Amino acid sequence: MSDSRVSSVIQEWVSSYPGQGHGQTLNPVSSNQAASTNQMNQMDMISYSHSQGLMRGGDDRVAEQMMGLSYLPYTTSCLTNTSSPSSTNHHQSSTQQDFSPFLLPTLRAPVTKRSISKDSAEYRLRRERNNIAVRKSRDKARRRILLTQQRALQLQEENQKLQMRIGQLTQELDTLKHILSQRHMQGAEEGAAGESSI
Amino acid sequence: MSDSRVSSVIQEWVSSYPGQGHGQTLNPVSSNQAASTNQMNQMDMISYSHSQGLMRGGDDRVAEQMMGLSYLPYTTSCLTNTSSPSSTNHHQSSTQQDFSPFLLPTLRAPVTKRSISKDSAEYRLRRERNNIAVRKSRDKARRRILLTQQRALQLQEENQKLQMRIGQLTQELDTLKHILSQRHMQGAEEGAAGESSI
DNA sequence: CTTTATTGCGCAATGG
DNA sequence: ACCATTGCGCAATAAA
Repeated sequence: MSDSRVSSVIQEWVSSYPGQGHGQTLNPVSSNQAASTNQMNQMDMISYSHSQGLMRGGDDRVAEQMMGLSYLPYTTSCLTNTSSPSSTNHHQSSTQQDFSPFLLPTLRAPVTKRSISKDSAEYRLRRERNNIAVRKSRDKARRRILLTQQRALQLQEENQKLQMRIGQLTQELDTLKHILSQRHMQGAEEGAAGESSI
Repeated sequence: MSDSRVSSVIQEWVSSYPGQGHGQTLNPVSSNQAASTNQMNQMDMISYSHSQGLMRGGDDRVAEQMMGLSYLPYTTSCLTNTSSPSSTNHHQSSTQQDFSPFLLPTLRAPVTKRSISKDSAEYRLRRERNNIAVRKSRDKARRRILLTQQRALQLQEENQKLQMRIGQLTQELDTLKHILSQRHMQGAEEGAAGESSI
């Protein structure tokens, strides 16, 4: 019973890793932007020192993103927050410069990417779809992780069984070898005896 | 080389699961909370059906960061958004009565949990600390997942090797058994011959 | 009680 | 255009 289940689990596990998927992209370097919709107006903008030595972007508040590298400008987002006045543009401090004019068009920042109001039905529709996709993706990830753990445990058990089997076989082999050596010596003695007696 | 690495990896992997930590809590069933309160008026409240057939908890729960989702009730915790008109004091609505005098201190409900303004330095401090904790926790989770995957792969390899070893031992055993049976028959013949010749 | 650790969620950027 | 992934911050809650 356990064997059959093991197989199925491994089966699932294997299917969970089609092509290893992505490359993880350690540093997306996204932009950020003031997400502030509706209310939520002003707010802090507090310094956010990021206590630890982590020099993360830590822009707190809404926009987040920017992943580990907050120091990247970009200011993407072309969302026109019709109602929200508090569009705080996170840090973007003095060190920030506008290199867009020096970048090739293909590398240029979003520029006029077509503003989308957060109030628009389209925006909400997109957001909702993405939220659904996110839930789906995370469920998938959770299942995959679970399968991997189960797989590891099952492989561990299987390993123990195999080790035991190897132990048995080795012992049996030693026994037979011993017997054979005995027979060999015995046969030699008998052979010698036989020859001498002839 | 691989063996030593396997050991170390498994070592790490094991340490990644101290006490299994949490219980995973598949269905937190958070306070969901009274959708009844507050406005929550118009707006979508889109089905969220979770297209897939996944009957997730879908608590939608807390109004997210109030962000663009105003359609969510709850209106977050008891944070006093000084300027934000939507600072609805989540549950604790009219039906709320003060049972505190009747409850044991240890069992008391949230009650006046002490309002904290989002503008307050304390709020930002707490948020920042939590954000750091979250990053830390997620890094940890990522590492654990990675270790589990590596462990699974290594166990798989080890399994193959063990299977091969078993195959070798089995074959060797068969060979010896065969030889022994030959010797046995030979010995029987010799024995019979010897006895008859005496 | 406070503080940290986990977890689910939505957002936004990005990969495919 | 679409969905899939992923890092992030928020808030609730579990665990110290």
